[in-house]
Amino acid sequence: MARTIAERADVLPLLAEVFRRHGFEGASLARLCEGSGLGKGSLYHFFPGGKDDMADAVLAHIDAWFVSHVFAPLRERAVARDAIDAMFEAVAAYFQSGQKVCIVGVFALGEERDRFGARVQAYFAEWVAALAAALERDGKSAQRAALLAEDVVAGIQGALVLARALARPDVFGRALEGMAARLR
Amino acid sequence: MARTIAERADVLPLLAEVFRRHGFEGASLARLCEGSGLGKGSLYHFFPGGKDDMADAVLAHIDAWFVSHVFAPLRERAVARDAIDAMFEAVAAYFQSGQKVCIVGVFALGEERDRFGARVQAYFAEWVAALAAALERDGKSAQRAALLAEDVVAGIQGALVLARALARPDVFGRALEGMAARLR
DNA sequence: ACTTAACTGTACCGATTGGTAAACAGTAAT
DNA sequence: ATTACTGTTTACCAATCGGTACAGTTAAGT
Repeated sequence: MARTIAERADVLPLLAEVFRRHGFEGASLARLCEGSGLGKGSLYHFFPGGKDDMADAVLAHIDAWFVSHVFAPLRERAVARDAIDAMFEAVAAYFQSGQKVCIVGVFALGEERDRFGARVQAYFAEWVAALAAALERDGKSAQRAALLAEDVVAGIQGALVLARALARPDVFGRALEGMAARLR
Repeated sequence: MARTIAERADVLPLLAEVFRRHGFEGASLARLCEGSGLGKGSLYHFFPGGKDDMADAVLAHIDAWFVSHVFAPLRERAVARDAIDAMFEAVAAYFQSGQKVCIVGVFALGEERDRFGARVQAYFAEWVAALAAALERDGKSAQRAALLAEDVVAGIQGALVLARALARPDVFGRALEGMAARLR
């Protein structure tokens, strides 16, 4: 029998794509197998906990990406202004200018929030907190920074929903520009 | 056997609740039966097209509510300012101050967009257009009104996502206030 | 009282669901 | 050459999926 030398980390982006497109309930094992190119056996070899395990690993993987590419820079970069601009760029790239939807957002809306609620909550709470910290370093008052941060994180999620609903990805880019302007 | 004198219209809100909580894929017939209190037979009597038929009817029902309570007032009410304020109030009431999520938004994110894409798109396009019209009547330029309308409709959806993700419904109310202020 | 049509419960269908078990193949260290 | 470990395939499981068929029940019209 063939050996494809697959690693857990290699499979995660493929699984993520299936969860993003179909949500948790809609992501059947059949689709997950098809999307990852792996059989059920292999999938359960990597993720003994089944679907829940896969979804959890995908969420953790996404969270890790955002931590290193968005949250940490927001907190640590010397010039807060640059970190914020970089955030918008990273977000635009990650969501492919509004063509791809946020898995964490999808999970937040569904009832799977019960199973993954902690992960979902941590992701968004961390994002808001990191952005608020950057805004404070940029001169805003603590209160105003917190409000603006909530406003922008929500705005990004909403822009993804609207862009996808209208099938007009450009809506997303325009919304990002508006929000960036609001922070100046 | 009992006759519960159920009417199609009576069942729609109950079905809507199931779709809202579980999404389209997660809303199994068993759950729809349980949520509506009807057996499969009755459900298929009212909705011969099955799940698709139910979801379509639910979306149409929601759209009709928004047309009469939100979109039409935005377009027709004499004082545009009042219509906009009324919109925020109606939205806050409809989504129970952020405790309930937008079914149309949920459908927009899932792959069921293929089946219900037209309905979803019409709903959001109508909302944006109606709000933009009100903003124009309120003195904004056509271009600025269109931008602001997109911004607010997206903002509402995003606020629902964030409020639910953080399990902090108050985030929704605060976001609504912020948007209302931005329109003044 | 009798018919008619609207409604409802139950049993059933094939297909698919998430998940398990075991046989098997390749690699690497002993 | 043996062993042990990591992947992979395949077959299989009970439960549930969406959907159908139909006999039974009931309210309304006459």
